[in-house]
Amino acid sequence: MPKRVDHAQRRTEIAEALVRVAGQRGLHAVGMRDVAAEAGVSLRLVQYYFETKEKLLLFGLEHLTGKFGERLAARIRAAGDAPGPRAMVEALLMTALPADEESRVFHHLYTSYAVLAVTDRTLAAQPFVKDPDAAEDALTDILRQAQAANLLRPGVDARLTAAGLLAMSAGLGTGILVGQRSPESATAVLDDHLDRVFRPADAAG
Amino acid sequence: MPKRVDHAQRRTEIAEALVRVAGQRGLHAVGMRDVAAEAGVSLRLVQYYFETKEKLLLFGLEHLTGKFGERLAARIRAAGDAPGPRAMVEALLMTALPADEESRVFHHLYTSYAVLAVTDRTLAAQPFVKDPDAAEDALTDILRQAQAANLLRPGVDARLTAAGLLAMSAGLGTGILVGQRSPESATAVLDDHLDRVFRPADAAG
DNA sequence: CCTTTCATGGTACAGCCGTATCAACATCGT
DNA sequence: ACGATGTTGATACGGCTGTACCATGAAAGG
Repeated sequence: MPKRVDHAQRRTEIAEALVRVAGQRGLHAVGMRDVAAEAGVSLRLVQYYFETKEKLLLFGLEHLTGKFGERLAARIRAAGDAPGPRAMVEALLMTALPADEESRVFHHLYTSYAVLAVTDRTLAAQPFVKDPDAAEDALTDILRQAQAANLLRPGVDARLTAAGLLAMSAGLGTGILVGQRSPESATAVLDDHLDRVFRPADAAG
Repeated sequence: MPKRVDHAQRRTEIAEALVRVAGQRGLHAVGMRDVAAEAGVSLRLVQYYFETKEKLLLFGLEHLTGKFGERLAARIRAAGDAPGPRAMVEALLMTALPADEESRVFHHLYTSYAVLAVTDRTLAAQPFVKDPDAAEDALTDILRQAQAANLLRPGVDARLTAAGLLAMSAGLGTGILVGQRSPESATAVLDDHLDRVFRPADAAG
């Protein structure tokens, strides 16, 4: 057998080039040639590893969500040391906000993909439903635990609240993305909302 | 002077053709020829009324937001007869959800434009900031009035709550758009949230 | 060594895009 | 009626797109 190359890594490199150039010029403006140039390879090579553009875009989305999932998990793990569940919820929601550049690119491209998924059934089959549902389940669990520890205000529905928090976080993220609001103000909005979900600190226990 | 035609109306007709075809195939897939065919006119005519595609897209966005604003105002006016401010808030937020086809198209295209605005500075100067800010102001006013009438729970910050509600509504709208959740579940989430903003009905007054 | 197979590069091709050009038609002031 | 002018139509052009084709280099097995 001839020169063996790690296909998975090559594909990852190309996918990251796609994410980079798409983050700068927008997903709609990205062509195969742009990706090849950004990755420092020939157009033919991009075709070799991803036979078609559609497959490249699909893999790019997987790569994007994968990296975001890792990032999220790391943040939650880091917040696991913190005392209360509120810190964990805050860590989860803040990570979802496009505060730094990497997160901005994620939001930008994920929204781009979501828009395409409205009219493209191949994309519609992608994790636009599964991943958020998983996040909602996880957040619901955290809230239920907090509820069991009597940390929440009375009458709070864990699942509805989880869904609302994630939706709010997504909406705030879009607001940040288009320059409507700052990450700080988005954080303030989320915190204010959490104040009405969690009991006041001095009234806990 | 020759055959007099209402330019504004012609432009509106063409813009509606744009919205129609973009709603079906996605904004990225819309070309001048598609718009012309959908409007039942020649390509040259589209060029005549909108010299360039960029201007057509810009006018299409204005038309879209304009019609949505009218729709929103009509709903609020209709809810003005209802007793409390909560009904008004609900009407406002429910209208913002993509429940029917027209609203779905609005959300789909507005999000498409927002994504483009991230990388296009001409679009970035469009009402992606002004209109939502106006909505936030209006909702803040309503909440303040409700607060003055002692209809809200204690400790509610009107502005932060308004921003949160709009962000949540936007996020839920995206969820509906991509098929993640139904309009009914989105309504349930919003209602649950409003339950924690407004006082319980039997405790009011 | 030499062949087979993987890996890479250069280039050509059809198709679509937005835009520009050229031509015809209809209408209103004179 | 006539010509100026607003309005419409058909077509051509350059550029870019994704994809396909052909050729070459490089490494492992016989």
